[in-house]
Amino acid sequence: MNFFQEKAVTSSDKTFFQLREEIVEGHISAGSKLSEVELSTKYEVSRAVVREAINRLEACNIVERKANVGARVVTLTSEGLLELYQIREALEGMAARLAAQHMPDAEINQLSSLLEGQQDEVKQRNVYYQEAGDLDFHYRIIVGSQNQQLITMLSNGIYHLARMYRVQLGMTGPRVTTAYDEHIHIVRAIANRDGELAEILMRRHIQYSKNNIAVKLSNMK
Amino acid sequence: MNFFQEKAVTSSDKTFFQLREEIVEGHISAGSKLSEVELSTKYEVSRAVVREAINRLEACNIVERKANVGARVVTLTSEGLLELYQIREALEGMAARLAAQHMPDAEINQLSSLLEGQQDEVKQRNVYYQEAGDLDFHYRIIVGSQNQQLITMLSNGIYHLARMYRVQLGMTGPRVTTAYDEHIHIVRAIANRDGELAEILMRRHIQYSKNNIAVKLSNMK
DNA sequence: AATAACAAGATTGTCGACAATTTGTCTATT
DNA sequence: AATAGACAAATTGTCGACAATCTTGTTATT
Repeated sequence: MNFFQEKAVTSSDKTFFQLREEIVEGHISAGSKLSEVELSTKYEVSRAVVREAINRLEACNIVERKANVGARVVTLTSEGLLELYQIREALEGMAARLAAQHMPDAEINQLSSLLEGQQDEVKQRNVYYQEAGDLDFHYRIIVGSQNQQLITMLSNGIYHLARMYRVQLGMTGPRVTTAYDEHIHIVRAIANRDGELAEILMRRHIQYSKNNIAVKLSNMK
Repeated sequence: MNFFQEKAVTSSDKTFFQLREEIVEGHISAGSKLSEVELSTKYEVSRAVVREAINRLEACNIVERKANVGARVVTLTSEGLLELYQIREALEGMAARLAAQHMPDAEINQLSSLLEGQQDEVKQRNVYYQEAGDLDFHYRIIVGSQNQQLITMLSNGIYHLARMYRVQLGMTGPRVTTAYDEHIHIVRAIANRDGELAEILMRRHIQYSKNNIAVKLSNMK
């Protein structure tokens, strides 16, 4: 589940993780107000640690804060989704390019065998895009870029917001085997050390995902 | 100077801005430790506001913090510079593409005339890449993308770190008229609503900048 | 009736003090 | 002499209280 292992050393960390999960999973609804005192009693910590947690969520673009007024969970809009996926396209495209340049052969082989292992499930039971598998794939490529700032940006910030959209729009939908094939092609480009192609394919792949979600979103209105 | 007008409403804001400026401009040296008590006496505020300011700086990748140990200003390395410019290339390239799609004609015209106004200085006195002009150019395109998350990311986070590198490596160097010509071509692509080309040109432009700085950096060692 | 000024309540911002953790030094043991 | 352990100093983490600001509802004035 937690690919990028985050260990909560301080109390603020724990509160931050809990709060983030509740928001992303939809237990705290989008657009709702975050009262510092309310949360501090709920989690049994002081207001100071709640404030710090909220500040960190703000840095992730998961909550918005106004001075002297308070913090609200962001609202999910089709514009926001579009914006987010434009950023993902740019950054993960670059990650794929860099992975083609820097990813060690060993890691590429692991990634290949990971996909091969998924092949059976996909072809027989049509259960790809099972969050976990998709996530694992993307995360390994991001790490493969060996760009620490890029890794941090994507895993700390963008990833959770993207998941929030998927979870709250009920993305268990179709997009089954096609995504799998796209993954295959991307890995092949990386294995061939073709950064140019890897970037192009990754960007296409993310565009398709976006379109898939955007359809769902427009259906809900 | 401040394109994206940031007004400090709260005391934390002010401390954050001051601290960020001192770090970026090199008055607080890279790699140095940030003591909360020391800073709180220096700026005459409580530790709480200093903590909040430091947290924000951490979100900008300008300081690094370890739990129960403290915060340090990041150290400037050639790897860090490389990573930063890879990110800029991806994000600003996307910004240029989006600007070609969404930027209003009026803004494009303003941008064109801005460059025309700079032409004299450039051709006659060789003083382009005068920080301000370059900055204004990039910022207008970022805003032209009309992607709010992208705008926030670049202006709040990445921009200041990039400036920190430039300032502390003494980037007043050459790269005079070439950058100007690159700007011209990018605007032309945007005016033609050619997002594909605008992105390519912007990415090249940023690659050149990176190379220019990387040379300086390797000379200093 | 509409608007403006005001007051009460609630929420966020700031502060100083205490608790927990780390770091460095000194001592004791092998 | 080197290592381990314990102690002391300093720094960060957490807390509750107070101050400043915003919001809401009421009253007064036109």
